Amino acid sequence: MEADLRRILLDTARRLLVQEGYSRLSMRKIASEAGYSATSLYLHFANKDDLIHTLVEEGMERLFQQLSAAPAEASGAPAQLAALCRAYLSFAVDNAEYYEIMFMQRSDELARFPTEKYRKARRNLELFRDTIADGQGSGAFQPGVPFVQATSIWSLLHGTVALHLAGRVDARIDRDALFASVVTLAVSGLRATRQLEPNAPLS
Amino acid sequence: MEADLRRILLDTARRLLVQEGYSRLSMRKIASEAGYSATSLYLHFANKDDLIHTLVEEGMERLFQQLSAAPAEASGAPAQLAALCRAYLSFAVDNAEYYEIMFMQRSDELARFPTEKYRKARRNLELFRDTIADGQGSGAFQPGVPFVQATSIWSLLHGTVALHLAGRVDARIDRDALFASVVTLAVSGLRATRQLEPNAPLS
Amino acid sequence: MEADLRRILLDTARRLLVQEGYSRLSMRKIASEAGYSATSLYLHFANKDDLIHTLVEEGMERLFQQLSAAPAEASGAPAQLAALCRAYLSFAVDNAEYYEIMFMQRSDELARFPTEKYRKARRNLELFRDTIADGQGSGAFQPGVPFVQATSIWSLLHGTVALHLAGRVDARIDRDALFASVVTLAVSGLRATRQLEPNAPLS
Amino acid sequence: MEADLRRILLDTARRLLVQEGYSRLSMRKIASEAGYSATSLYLHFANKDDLIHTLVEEGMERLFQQLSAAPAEASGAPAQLAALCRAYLSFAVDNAEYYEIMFMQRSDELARFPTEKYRKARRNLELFRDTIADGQGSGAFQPGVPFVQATSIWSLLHGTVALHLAGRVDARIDRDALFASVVTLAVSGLRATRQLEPNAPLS
DNA sequence: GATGAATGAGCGTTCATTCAT
DNA sequence: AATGAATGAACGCTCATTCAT
Repeated sequence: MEADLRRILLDTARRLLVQEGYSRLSMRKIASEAGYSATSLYLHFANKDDLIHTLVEEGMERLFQQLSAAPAEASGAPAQLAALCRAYLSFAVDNAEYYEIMFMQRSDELARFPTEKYRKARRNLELFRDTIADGQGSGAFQPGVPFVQATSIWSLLHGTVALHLAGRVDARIDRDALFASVVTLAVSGLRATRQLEPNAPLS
Repeated sequence: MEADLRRILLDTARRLLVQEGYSRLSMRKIASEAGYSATSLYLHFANKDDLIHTLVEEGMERLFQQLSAAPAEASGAPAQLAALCRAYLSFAVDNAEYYEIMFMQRSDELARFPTEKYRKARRNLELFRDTIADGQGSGAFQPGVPFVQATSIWSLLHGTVALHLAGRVDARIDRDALFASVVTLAVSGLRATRQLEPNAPLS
Repeated sequence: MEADLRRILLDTARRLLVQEGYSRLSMRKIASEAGYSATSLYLHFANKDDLIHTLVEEGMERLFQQLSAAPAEASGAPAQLAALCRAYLSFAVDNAEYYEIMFMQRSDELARFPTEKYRKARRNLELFRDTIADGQGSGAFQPGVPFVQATSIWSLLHGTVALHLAGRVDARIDRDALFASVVTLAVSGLRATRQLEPNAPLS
Repeated sequence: MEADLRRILLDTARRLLVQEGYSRLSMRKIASEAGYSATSLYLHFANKDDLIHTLVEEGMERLFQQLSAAPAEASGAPAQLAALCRAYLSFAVDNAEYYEIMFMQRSDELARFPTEKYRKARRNLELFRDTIADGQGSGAFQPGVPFVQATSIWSLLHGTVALHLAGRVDARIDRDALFASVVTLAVSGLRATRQLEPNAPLS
């Protein structure tokens, strides 16, 4: 039980995050849910922030793993971008609890995240940025500022996840259909295109 | 006087929402900030959820006003869609307090939102859907299921706003530049296109 | 019961201060001892510091009343100083609970006392200073810096009280005998004197 | 090693006492500051009171050393009394941490101090008493009950130290000037004197 | 219509101490 | 000799809400 309690507490916290949301997550609940006294938490975490930061860090690491692995299967920037998007959405759905504390809290609600850990968080966005820059280099994507475009894509993905996790998407919409539509939107939105003017000749 | 206090309390709540965020909004703070006793709140609202719901409803109404007015100035579905997107982003920035409670809380944090109010919320999404359907009819937009695509666009807009309001967008990115990029992404993502094969002649 | 609860709570706090000492004084204890919930305290005091400060201020005021009244009965600086000393000791014995929080806590344990209230605290020391200055003017007291000498006298009185309240004075010593000895020490210590050299002629 | 840890813990406790004050001294802090587990403390001390008592005893011993050495340098009871007073004040300033627990806690905060240790504490007061008795024998001091007078002097010294350590002496007063004034007060307060009637000739 | 009085539940956190190893 | 694991009790404080007036 000993050293594993740290792990148990983190997992309990994750479960509670999914079940009740961040705002109802309390140290006491984590402890009692895990079958321990509230005091025991403080043997493994300096305070609530410490526990939360640990979860955030773990989540960032996992997300990075999933995102890093994604583009390998695809060739060409558009396909790689699509793979990245799908990986992001999958991660969020499979790790809703991590996602909730990683991205769904106001930055001023959480205690300042230590700078070195913050760098890990940024790496994820950089994967998108680099893929977009690649695509621009090869002419597959429209010109633009890759970092800004990456942030736009992130916004799209985050919005999709956020509405989904908050239970705000119309029940008649199939989740996977929405996700597919979103990925398409992302890729076509960036693609180098030639507009089809309905009444104009093509060339 | 009665109706006035109700109004005062709602406005005070909005102000506090902007200043302190939802998690720090409390009934007693609203009351004391408004210069009334905590008890007085309960003369005008059954409970906290009731007050919040009222604000949500107001917000939905306002958003609907802004969105409805937007496409009028533009002609053609793509321009109208762009106008809708800009209106949505403007609303969110100008009414951060409404936005926060309208869309940024887990649906299970608040008591069930009354069904008839919920319908109002849906109208907003329908404005997007109808514009997209229009564009598909005129051939300006790719084929697809308009309601799903509208939800994708909403996700994009919501994600943009959510990351912005949560203070998670990289400080080096200018807000308006990001918003412009996002609107572009939305419109180009839906446009009927012909791909530019890098190595193929254009015509 | 209503408005008086504030008074009740202050009195309960004073009783607990005498019984258990400052270090064991808690908001919860005060409340439950008074027969109220802990929450009720906060209807009357912003926080613990506020309650403590209120007691300190009351004590300073009372002490000032007693000290101000004292010299009236006596004529001549030495007799007036003696009267001041006796009044100080009486106050401390009769108001041990006030004394404990007024003077027996490290200044950094208590929250910073508001400046305007602090002035009240200083007035008490000034009564001693002025009497000493008087005595020097009339030649009854040795020359010296009155404010420093007043602080010395205060030290003497405070030390007497502190050892007494802490229960550290030898049980065989009668309290009033000690007090008398202390007052004598204070007055003779300041008196303009001529030393009696045992083996030397007087003039 | 064993005896060493005991020593280390005592010294760590003293350091923390100086840094943070008695009320913030905790067993776990002592242990972790010393680099040991909290449990280890209980191998060397039965409980917190035991540790504190040990420090008190050490302090009493040290004070006795300093006081015993003091009068040797001086001749005549008044000079010896002055030397004792100066030694007391020096000890308190140089060993604030000892002083705080030796004399500045309510006797009922700590568990009953073992009787045999208590005797040591009394020896210190007896040094004052004996010097005063000497002075009375030689005619240098006023008649009086030496033990009571010694307690008065102790009160004066303790009060001076207590106000100083608690940070309650006016910042404009120089510490050494106050100490000098206090020593003067002690000695002149006991000296056999002849009053100087303001309007009477000196001889 | 408005209030003062009051509360139970809960929060994050610290404490001295015990027990098995 | 030393430790890691664990805890019950307590702390100051905030919250939404109720009730009698």
